[in-house]
Amino acid sequence: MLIEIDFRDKRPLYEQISDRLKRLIEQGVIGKDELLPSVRALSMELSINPNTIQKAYGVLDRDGYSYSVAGKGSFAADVSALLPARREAFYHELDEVLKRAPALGIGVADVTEHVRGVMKKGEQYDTDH
Amino acid sequence: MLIEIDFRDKRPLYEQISDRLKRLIEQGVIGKDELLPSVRALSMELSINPNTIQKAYGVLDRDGYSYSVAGKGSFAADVSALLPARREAFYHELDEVLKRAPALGIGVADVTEHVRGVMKKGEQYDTDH
DNA sequence: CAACTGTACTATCAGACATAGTACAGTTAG
DNA sequence: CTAACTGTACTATGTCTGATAGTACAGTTG
Repeated sequence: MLIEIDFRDKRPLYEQISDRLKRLIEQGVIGKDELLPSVRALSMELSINPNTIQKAYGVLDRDGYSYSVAGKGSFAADVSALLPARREAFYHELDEVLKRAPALGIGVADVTEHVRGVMKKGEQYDTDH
Repeated sequence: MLIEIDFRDKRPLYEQISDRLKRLIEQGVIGKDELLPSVRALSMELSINPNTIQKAYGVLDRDGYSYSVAGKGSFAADVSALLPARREAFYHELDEVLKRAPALGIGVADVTEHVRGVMKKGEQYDTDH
């Protein structure tokens, strides 16, 4: 349900799974200290080898998105500490995309207009940063 | 000179080479119908196997960035026909990045301001699209 | 105790990437 | 015509990553 595998995606399964879980934790769908599905349960649900799930969970732990306790399970970590780094990564990715604009004849006005068109929701109180 | 390999990059060599050449052709550094370096010459210059260069050139041909003639060489194609598709791909990639903004507390104003800060050059005559 | 949890191995298979070597057909300058 | 270039097409090999399979062990919990 929460996790779905796209077999058309060329990325490795463990990366798809870890990325999907990262976003669920970032967005608060999985709250702080909430129990994640067990390695074996998720491997059953997705029909994927447990080792592959374990690898994905290892990435989550390593990147600070979860903490695991043998015998208990894996839990969502407090991601507020990761916010500055994630914002920096966001602007870096944004810059990489914007680099291509000039060669396409796309200007500042085009981009800003497009941005306003896409990001129009949930902006009642979030405009002050 | 025009092409450089970054061995820290995890992407395959042939992809680095084809991407680099695509941008050179996109930006007009290599003009329409201009002769690209030969497979063997480029393999010597970069100290890379000719088969790897051939694979990169195959990608260029397949994606419409070049056309090759046995005995003569590979030439830059007319990329103007690719412009609409490239613009569409640009906005698609942009949207993918922007999706993450709300979860980071980054609003429209933040993004547009950042965009203006980054894309300030060459905007004297390109603002009308 | 039984059934769960994460974790750590080894082994195997498949595919992608890169290299090496050879070969062939078309083009061009001499 | 010949020699030297061009792209192209193979086969073979080695390496690495991703994924699977199976087993095992330690900690937690009802």
